[in-house]
Amino acid sequence: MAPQITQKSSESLAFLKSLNTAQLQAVLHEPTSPLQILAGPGSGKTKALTSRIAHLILHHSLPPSSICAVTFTNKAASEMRQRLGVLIGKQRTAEVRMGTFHASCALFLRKFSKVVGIEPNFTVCDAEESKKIISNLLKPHKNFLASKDITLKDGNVLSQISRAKAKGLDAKDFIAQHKATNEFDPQVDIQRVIGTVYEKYEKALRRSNSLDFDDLLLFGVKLFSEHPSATNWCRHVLVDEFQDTNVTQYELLRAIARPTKGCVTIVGDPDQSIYGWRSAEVGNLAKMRKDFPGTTQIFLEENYRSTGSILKASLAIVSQDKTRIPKTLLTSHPSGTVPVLRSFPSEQAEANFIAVEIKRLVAFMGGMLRWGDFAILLRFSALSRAIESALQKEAIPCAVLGGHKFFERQEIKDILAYLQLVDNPSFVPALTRAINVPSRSIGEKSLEAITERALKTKLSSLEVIERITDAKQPDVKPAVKSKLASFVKTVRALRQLAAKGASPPDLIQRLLELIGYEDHLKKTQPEWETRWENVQELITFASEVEQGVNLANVEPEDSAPSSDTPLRLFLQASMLSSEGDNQSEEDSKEKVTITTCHAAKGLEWPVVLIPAVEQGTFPFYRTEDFQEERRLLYVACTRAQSLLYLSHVTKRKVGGETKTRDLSEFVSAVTKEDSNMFTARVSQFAAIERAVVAQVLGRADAPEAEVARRVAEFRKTTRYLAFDGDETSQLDTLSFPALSNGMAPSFVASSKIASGSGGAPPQKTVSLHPMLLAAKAQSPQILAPITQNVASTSTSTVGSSNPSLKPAASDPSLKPAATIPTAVSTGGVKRRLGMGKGTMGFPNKKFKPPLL
DNA sequence: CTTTCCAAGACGAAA
DNA sequence: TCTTGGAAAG
Repeated sequence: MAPQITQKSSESLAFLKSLNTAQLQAVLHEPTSPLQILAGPGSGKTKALTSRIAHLILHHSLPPSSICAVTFTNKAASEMRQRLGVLIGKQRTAEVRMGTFHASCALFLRKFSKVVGIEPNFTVCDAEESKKIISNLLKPHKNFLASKDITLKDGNVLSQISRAKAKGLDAKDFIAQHKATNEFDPQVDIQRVIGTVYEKYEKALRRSNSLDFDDLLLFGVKLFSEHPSATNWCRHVLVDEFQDTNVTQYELLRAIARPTKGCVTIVGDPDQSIYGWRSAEVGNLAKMRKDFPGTTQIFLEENYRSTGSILKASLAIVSQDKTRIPKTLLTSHPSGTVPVLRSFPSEQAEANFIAVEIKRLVAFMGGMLRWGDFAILLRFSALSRAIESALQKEAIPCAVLGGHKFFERQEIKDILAYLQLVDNPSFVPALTRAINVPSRSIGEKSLEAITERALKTKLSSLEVIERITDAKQPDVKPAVKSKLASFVKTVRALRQLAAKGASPPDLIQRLLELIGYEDHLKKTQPEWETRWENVQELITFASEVEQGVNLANVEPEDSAPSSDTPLRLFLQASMLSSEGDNQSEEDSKEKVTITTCHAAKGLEWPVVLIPAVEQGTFPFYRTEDFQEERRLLYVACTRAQSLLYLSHVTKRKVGGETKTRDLSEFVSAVTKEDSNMFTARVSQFAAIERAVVAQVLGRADAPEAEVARRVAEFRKTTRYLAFDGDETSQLDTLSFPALSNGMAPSFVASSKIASGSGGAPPQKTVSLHPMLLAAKAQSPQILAPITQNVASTSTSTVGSSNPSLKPAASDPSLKPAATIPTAVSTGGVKRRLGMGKGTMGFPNKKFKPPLL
């Protein structure tokens, strides 16, 4: 493969010009010396990574196929692929070995399966199937555990086994590690049971010719370390989100990187490590520096994503962690609108606020923002209920990511089970599922009898079934032969088709006919229409995989013939992809995103709203790592580009009973120190503020007339009091036309204001002219830093060490409205900008903010 | 032996 | 809201 790389490098390296100093340094860093890029949120790490790859190829003449880039999600991989394509072209990009840890391992394991003692047609066993296996293995221990008064859930056992695997401990290691020290400790019994189950679980997987997610990595390590020639192609390894790697993944990196002799580049940010619960080891950063002598660290500290005030608040949250290594982030943007923090009496009130506020923002931004610009980030998906219905009530389209994932839906798994069985007859979980779809009246007992026979005859369960229906073997106790005729017929028909090379979409179509799946859904599922649509969606997915540039490119040196059939590729893609990966782009632009904070990592939105920022939820009450919860909130906050909203409720229904809730200590600790970090007051978005939003997003500001039109429309159509009876919400106050008409001060009657700490006195009466309120609560923080930026450098520091923002913050006249006595001087505001008259206390329209 | 139906209980984050 | 488990019906 002669790389035709020697071209006008001056032209192809033009992309270097768009990098900042630190990024450039990272890109140009000597390829042979190990590199850690420590990149804060929004600091252009993907840009640095892709540029480095491009530079390795264009300048250092590395063949694209000698570069291995690993990410955690398919989404991250495809984004990287897309951006690299811009730099070096689609052709060469396709040759770069890019993918998730799991997919990359699977790729090689298919080729070298025999080396590690598995068959090339192994099936990836997902968590749900693993859980079922474990649940079965746990049954014999039920009585014993019950006698000791211990309840052991299958999920718990699975996660403990998974943790062991993530650390590279096999069943023997696990048992040895939990050798009894105290015979009377119930923990000993538990660990002993888990140890046995672990052993049996492994055996079950091997018998099923199957690897679970952890196995993909473990067998990958095994392959690469025992068969180093499998990595001969490798000249450089790059790892994204390194702070979330576990021990096994780190070993994998080391194994793959062996032939490169230290040509390793990783990108990470300890502040964004949020996967400790699935065994991520931040310590891998230090470990790498030890294992790869001479590792250089480069820090990307300039944030291009968020406004100054969002960054400032986010940093204030994360830096409460005293064990954290202090770091700063610089913003290239103006301070912008102060993040909003609000309190509500109920989930419904909170959800309503979010819905109406989204509508209001769309109106006040004159159409500059669309539904797709909003994200609601949740601590866990169950919180979406109230929010979804509130959005629905306001006719706001939304897409809930996470929650029940596409490939975990039963209708999808039904179909996949048949296909898995066709590809891998030994895969028991698929058999168990498919055998009763549609119902063939095969129960637990019958299956048990079949399994028993299979074990005795050393055949797979499926073979036993086939032999019974062929009358080559006697029937089992609960007669099964007649019941399974149609099942065997179906599997055989598909097997034949697949052998002839039928495409996955065709196979699915045929399967649906053979088992009459549509009718089956109609009969058994109340929501059969949606489910049937999902099946169609699966066919679409299958055809996409089929055409999809087969990224699994040829293996030039290692002549192992690829055993990948189209069916196998499709099945693997199904098991290793997640929901977000295949949802269409246009679709998501028109919908508000609702997702978990975890799933939001690596993404950004113009407006981010985070509800339920409460004790018990955030930090989650059962968390094992308190600081990780804090970092999670930091990650969530730093997804926001222009506007950030945090909210919490004082009462939440948990399992039937209503419990009182306090504001999250992560936030109350911040507001206690600096009450201006957040405001309870939603912004009116005068021209200058809108301009900042436009600037940060790199969009054209909306025409004033359009804004006016939409705002008027919004006021006409939205009933503010949908909120909450007595609480004349501040939103109402600010949005009412009365405000701009200069209504009497008494208009602002009483408002509950969620500033300060969570347990603050809930109500204060404010009697202040709304105009002053609006101006005071907003402009200083918005405007002061802008003038500051102009005066000083083009970049303002937002770290806690930064004194430049302090004066504004400590200005007594700038305290939140609720705590201010009646008489207030507006001098501070006027001095800075000169207020236009009659424009709500904001500068007149002609004023152009000094943008950077 | 299997299926169906109904009440009670739960509810963390993911490849 | 969805899952789970037990009891009765098929």
